[in-house]
Amino acid sequence: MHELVRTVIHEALDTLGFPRGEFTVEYTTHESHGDVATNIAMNIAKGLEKSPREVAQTLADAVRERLGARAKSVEVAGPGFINISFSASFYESVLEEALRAGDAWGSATMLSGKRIIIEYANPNPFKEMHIGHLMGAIIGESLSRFFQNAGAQTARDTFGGDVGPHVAKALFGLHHSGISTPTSSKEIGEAYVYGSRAYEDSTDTHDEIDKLNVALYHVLEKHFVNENLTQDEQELYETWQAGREVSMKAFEHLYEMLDIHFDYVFYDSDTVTPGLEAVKRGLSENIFEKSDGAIIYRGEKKGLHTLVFVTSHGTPTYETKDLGLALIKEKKFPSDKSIIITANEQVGHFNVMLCALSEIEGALAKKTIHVPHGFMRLTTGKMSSRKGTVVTASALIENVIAIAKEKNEDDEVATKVAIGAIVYMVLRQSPGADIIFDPEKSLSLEGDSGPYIQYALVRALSVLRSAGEGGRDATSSRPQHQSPPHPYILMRTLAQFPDVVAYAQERMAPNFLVTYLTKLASQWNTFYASERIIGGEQQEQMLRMAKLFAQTMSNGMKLLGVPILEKM
RNA sequence: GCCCCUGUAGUUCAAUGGAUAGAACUGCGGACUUCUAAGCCGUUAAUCGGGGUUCAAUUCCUCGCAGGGGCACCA
Repeated sequence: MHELVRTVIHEALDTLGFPRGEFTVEYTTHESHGDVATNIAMNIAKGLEKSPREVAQTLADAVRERLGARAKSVEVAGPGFINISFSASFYESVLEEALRAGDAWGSATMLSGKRIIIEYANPNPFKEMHIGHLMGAIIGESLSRFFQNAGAQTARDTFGGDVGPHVAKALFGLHHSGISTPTSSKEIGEAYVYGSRAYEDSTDTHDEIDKLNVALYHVLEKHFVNENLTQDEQELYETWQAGREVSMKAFEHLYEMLDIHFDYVFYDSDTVTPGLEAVKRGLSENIFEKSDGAIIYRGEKKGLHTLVFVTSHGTPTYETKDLGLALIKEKKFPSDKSIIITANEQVGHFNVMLCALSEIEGALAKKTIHVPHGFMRLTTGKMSSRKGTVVTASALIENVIAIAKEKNEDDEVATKVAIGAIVYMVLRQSPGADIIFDPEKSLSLEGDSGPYIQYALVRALSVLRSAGEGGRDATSSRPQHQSPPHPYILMRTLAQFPDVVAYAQERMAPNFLVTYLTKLASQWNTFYASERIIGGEQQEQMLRMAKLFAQTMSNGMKLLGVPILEKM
């Protein structure tokens, strides 16, 4: 519809000899302002040396003529808005198309032919996945779905730090507890906490962990080139491998619950070699320089931070690994766009990394975008793995499942409700903003929430089910509204769906779809409460609305990753 | 100290430079007892402060104030 209005306005401007200025077409918030409104007249009036209302009037006439029967009214209002209302027959035709499209209703082609690789979640093996990763996972998955829906060929990848100080700490802890083959993420988590404390408590253990860190890099490098390992090295390697496996298994379980399926899983250990090579090359080209035995990138010359890429121990830092990762990803999945989603605390690092990359591989840096999201902040203070105040992803999910069970004992229902509630909580606000999360109050399962939209859909599906079962029972004596306004309001909102999806995708902001679906659900609930569907006077039309609503809602929920339920 | 982000009802969040700033929670009041009450209807309540740009600013610029994050060998 959006596109239709734009086209018609452009045509009208051309025939009237008006310039094609910038303008918006927006869905109105007040019914008195029509269905859509545009500000074109106000934008071009100055250049034409006419009053905005005068321009609007001329334009409105031309637009009305072009829209013909599709328009109910085209009016000039306020300072010079042109308000357009569509006719019921036009909505009918849009919705006819929607029903025909089915699951494809809302899909688009604006990204067809494009290849997009998108990195998200990024929990680190040897640590637990916490609610911050969960937030990234949810946002990343939804954005991937939006890109796919717009026709792009997408690849999902996640990147985990399986080497580095945090791993050394965990390995140190495991060694201390005499565990050579860890079997649960709990064991590893405890080992990590132990190692972290040891790292800070004494210089001896500090040095020992540092040595372990270097040793692990060394072992992995040897393994990478198929060199024989010593007995000790072999043991270290095996413990490391078992630990990584256990962590990844736990992550996969969570991804499964969220219906996330990665095409690629990259590890730090994969990126070390290509990363170090790139930095070495860059060093000879004076992109990097040596300082205090470390290799650094002088970000300050570009107004950024100066950061270490290779430590004086010769081990690569996160920056180098990310550099290597960028090169690997491009090799595995040559793309038109590479998107990396992380929490916003990493903005500084990515600015530096991308700046360095632009000097090494300009084209690659240009198409790489870092999309930061906000923090999951606790009302009880900052999460700290040392203090044991980290809220893990699985703990959160279990918690919400328990609350959902108070209403419905069924495991599957409770799980889907919980996932829906969490996904909704994350996606309902603009992606850059922090989420203030109160672990005590947990999160809402009513009102503006995941279950609210799930429930609305459940009711619609239930109605459709009963209707399908030949449920044309007794005709109701219930009085009908004289001219029911609800179907029309619902119809109007339903027709906006593709535009909302496109808008959210362009801005990489699923919250626009969340807001829309919530409004849609609310209108459906109002409709449901006030209209008799089965057995009503206009059963056919009402059932059609139910079907359309169900189709639109489920298409939308799929884009967000909110699970669809048949019953609840 | 330097850099980045954020300040909207009591609370948690929306809003494409546009018209009357939109929800939810909480509070209070209500309806139906018929397709699922995790629902429906009603009601009170907000743009941090000062300047500026604009026909029009919650939105852009600037100066404050407040909060969060980042600033060399962590990821």
